[in-house]
Amino acid sequence: MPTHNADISAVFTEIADLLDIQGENPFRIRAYRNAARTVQDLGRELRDMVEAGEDLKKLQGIGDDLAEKIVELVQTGACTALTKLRSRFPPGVTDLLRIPGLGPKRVKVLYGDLKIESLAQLEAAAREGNIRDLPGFGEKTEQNILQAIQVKADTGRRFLLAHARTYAEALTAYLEKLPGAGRVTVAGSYRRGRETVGDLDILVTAESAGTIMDAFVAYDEVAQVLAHGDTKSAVVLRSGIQVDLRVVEEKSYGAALHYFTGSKAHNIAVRRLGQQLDLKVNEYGVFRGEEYLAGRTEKDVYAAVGLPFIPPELREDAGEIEAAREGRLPNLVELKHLRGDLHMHTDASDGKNTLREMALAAKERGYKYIAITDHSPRLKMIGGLDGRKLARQADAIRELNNELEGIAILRGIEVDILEDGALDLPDAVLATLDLVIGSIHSHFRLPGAKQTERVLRAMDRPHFTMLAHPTGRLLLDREPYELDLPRIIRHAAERGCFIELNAHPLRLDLDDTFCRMAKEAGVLVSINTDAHGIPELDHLRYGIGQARRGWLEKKDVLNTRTLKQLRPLLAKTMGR
DNA sequence: GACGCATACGTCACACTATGAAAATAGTG
Repeated sequence: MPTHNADISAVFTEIADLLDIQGENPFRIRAYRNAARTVQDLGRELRDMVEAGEDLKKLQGIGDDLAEKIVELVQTGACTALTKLRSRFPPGVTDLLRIPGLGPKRVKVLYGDLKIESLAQLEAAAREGNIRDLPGFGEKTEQNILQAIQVKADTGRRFLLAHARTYAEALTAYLEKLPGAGRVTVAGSYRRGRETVGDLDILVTAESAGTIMDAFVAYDEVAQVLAHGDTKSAVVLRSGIQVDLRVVEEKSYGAALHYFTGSKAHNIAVRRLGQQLDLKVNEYGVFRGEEYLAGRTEKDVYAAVGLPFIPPELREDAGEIEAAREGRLPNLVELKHLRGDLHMHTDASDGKNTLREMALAAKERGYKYIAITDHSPRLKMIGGLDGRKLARQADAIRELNNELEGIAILRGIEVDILEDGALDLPDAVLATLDLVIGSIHSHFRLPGAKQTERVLRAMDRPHFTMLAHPTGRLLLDREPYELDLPRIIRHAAERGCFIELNAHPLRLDLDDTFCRMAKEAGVLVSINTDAHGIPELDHLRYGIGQARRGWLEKKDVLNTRTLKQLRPLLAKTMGR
């Protein structure tokens, strides 16, 4: 079993949790949590770095000790330090930390005084009323624990951004209608455009918070009220999503929006900048001593600490503060920059709409061009297109192009990359097209080296325009397949082909890290919907959000090009 | 435990609030 970064990150997190319960030095605990984050966001497999003999200590937050632990994990799959630490605790103890309201201190008491080692034992003890008399607990806490165990299956999970949007829009519409409510804004990871969100953070401006708060907790989708205070409240909706609400005055709107949008790491970095200037940055404004300096808009808040406005999608403390300070923030790509969509299906394979319907719908959305890219024969169940059917489709496209004004239809294919890296149609057939999209739809579980070779070989075929949904992941559902994506990106740069950012909200494949990597390697990214029906054409907005998180600018995105600019770029990948 | 530098040792990621216990703990971006 190869050790992935996610495994290493999980080990560091578990060590941190156990040290926390043990009451260790908080800075030592933080060092493990920092390292867990670094590893998680790395973008390349640590085991490859170890294999290549690279120096792990150059990574942020990894020193002698943690480098050694990583090497051990890669080579043996185990970590003796964790094993040793685990032996001092019963196995289920870290599960207790996942219960809202239970932190390290209380878990330590539960474990120390009542020998509670699992959620099952916790529930039993709570039912018998044994918890209320422990120091730091009470009757109310005991009830909350019971309730939390009941709803645990539903809460704490993450939601697709598109899924969360339906809840967010309904709730904001409700809040906007309340008397006294001013602006209503969804902040948090939702505003930053994360692929998935854990909760909704909503900000409302109002002179008086009380009525807003009362109406919020009375919203008819509320299943549970977690907190109901003067400036902040929190509920869980029936869908299981948690919603936090804060009410502030207009003069604090910008500061609160900044605070509530996060990320946490970004906020800390900004507040630190403030400290250096002898300023205090909080959700009410920017202050020097007691004196209010700024806070009405986010722009004002940034200006007070000497920065230009930073778009929400960049706020991850991933270099944006430095870039802002040095005046080299990217000018992020926007939806209006996109001129077309280069990946979609029709009813010739598994799409729901006809060629004509897709073309008209695209024209309606203002696109100047689309590519029709149905599946290749390998996908038999859905009737993939062979050479004969492709030729027939080409005729239909030619006719439609003659008929329709203002939109150009390009002839393409989404061709399967076979297990050995061959493409699922002969070169002679592919040569007749305007573009060739290659993708993997089988043999997901090949070992990483083989999977990578498979893709590299496909890219080297004479007709290959772009790699679609490069990692095959389905958010919250299917892990990416094993693939050395940095290597594939480098290869794409050499080969002169492109990489897709699949805009489907369930895929959003590439992720932000790899978008940045592609940009740095000079590989153009194509933001495509992969639509199988007209409504899915609107998914481009999610693709744009992801591209922005990946620091992409207009120039980094293939389908911001005009048709005239695009044609030669495509032709080159087709060996013309 | 990492980091930076006086290579030994002090510093390290902010600022705020709700809850429910009786001062602290947990949780938020």
